[in-house]
Amino acid sequence: MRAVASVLHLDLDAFFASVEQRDKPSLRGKPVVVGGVGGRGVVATASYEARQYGVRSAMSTREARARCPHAAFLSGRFDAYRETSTRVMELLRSVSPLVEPLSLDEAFVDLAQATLPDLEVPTVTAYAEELRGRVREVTGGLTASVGLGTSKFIAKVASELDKPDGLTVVTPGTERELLRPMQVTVIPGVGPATAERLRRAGIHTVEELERVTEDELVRLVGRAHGHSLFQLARAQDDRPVVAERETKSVSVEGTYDTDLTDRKLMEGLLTRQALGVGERLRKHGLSGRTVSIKVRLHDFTTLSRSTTLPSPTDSGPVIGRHARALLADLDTSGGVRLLGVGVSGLADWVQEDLFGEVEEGDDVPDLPEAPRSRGQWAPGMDVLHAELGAGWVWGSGKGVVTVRFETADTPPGPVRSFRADDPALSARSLRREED
DNA sequence: TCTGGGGTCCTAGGACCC
DNA sequence: TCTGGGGTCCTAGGACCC
Repeated sequence: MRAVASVLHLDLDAFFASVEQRDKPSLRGKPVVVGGVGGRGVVATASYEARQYGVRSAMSTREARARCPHAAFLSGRFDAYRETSTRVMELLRSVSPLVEPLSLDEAFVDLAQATLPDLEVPTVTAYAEELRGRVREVTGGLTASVGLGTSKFIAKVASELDKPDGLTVVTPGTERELLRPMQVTVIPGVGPATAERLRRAGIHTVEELERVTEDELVRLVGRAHGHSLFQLARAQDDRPVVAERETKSVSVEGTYDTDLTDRKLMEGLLTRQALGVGERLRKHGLSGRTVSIKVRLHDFTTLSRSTTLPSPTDSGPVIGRHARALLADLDTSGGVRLLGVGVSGLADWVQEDLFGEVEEGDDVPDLPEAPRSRGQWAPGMDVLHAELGAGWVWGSGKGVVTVRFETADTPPGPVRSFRADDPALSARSLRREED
């Protein structure tokens, strides 16, 4: 926690719905609901007009329709949202290099990295007010709520206090008295499950939470969570504003209007999702070793299965093959409402395509070193990677390629070496070997 | 006919290594 | 005859966030 209120949190008001109202004048002043419009959709954003009827984010679209039948229900135009968001983030980055986007419509800005004469309350207040005006300009009239405080936690709480189109600065030193009367759910990380546990322990407000020892909190909600709860209850928050965050996983999932029972259809859907995951991995120059599937059954129980490959992949067909194999082990006879595929354990080097690189007579291309993972690599081999159909190529020194087939279905085969110009070393012949 | 999609982080147990 | 301890990796599930 800082001595000055130099952390800014900005939140675009009812963002998706506001973009729709901006672009379609006929929607202005009217209830607008953006979200899933199918039978199992939920509300992503409701305009303030729709909120008057009790429509809320995460509510099922069915219920939203019941509460506000005359609202405009829209499935959303994410390209437009992304474009508007980019303009806002660029504006923020022109203010301070330290901008941490939390989503399309929210970001932290570290004003300690901005060029301000000082960080006293009157100065940052005037600056934030000016910034809100500039947001309105670059977005074509969208409003933002802004909070300023001595930490991320306080800035975020502050931005909630005067919504929409408001600005709140929490004066340094007044944080704890601000928090004390609030419900524990104001603390990030306290959702329904944690709130219920605390409630059963007689803890409803931050003030009550403050009186609980750290050991007791750890007993109630676990080590990491208990520790952070203890700190945040006292407004102790030293989390820095972080501009760049590495992607940890990439996934695609879908909920279907009617439960799926046909395995062939499920496999086809998983395959299509896997191709989407591969495409996005390649677009971002990523590849990953762990392929996961997610299956939500008719009764909403959610299963996940994963497998870790010896080497990273960004190939849709490979991801799809592993995804289908993972599905094969699950009983889906009762029907499936959601299927998903993801890849995690991401490496930030770009997967080379050995098929595309190695032609007859070509030298083995220099490939980047794979991330080492102890115990994964055959001893004595130079480490590399390159995915090959259903198996893997392990490369060694220049001019020689070492191949070992190892798939989800078969135990590791023998290690075999080929000269780089060996005609056997073509995509097709290697595929035959695999068979 | 309740309950999205894309993420992050944590926990807990077992395998395995030293 | 009794039975380490720490560290890392992997898997499955759950809570949470926007």
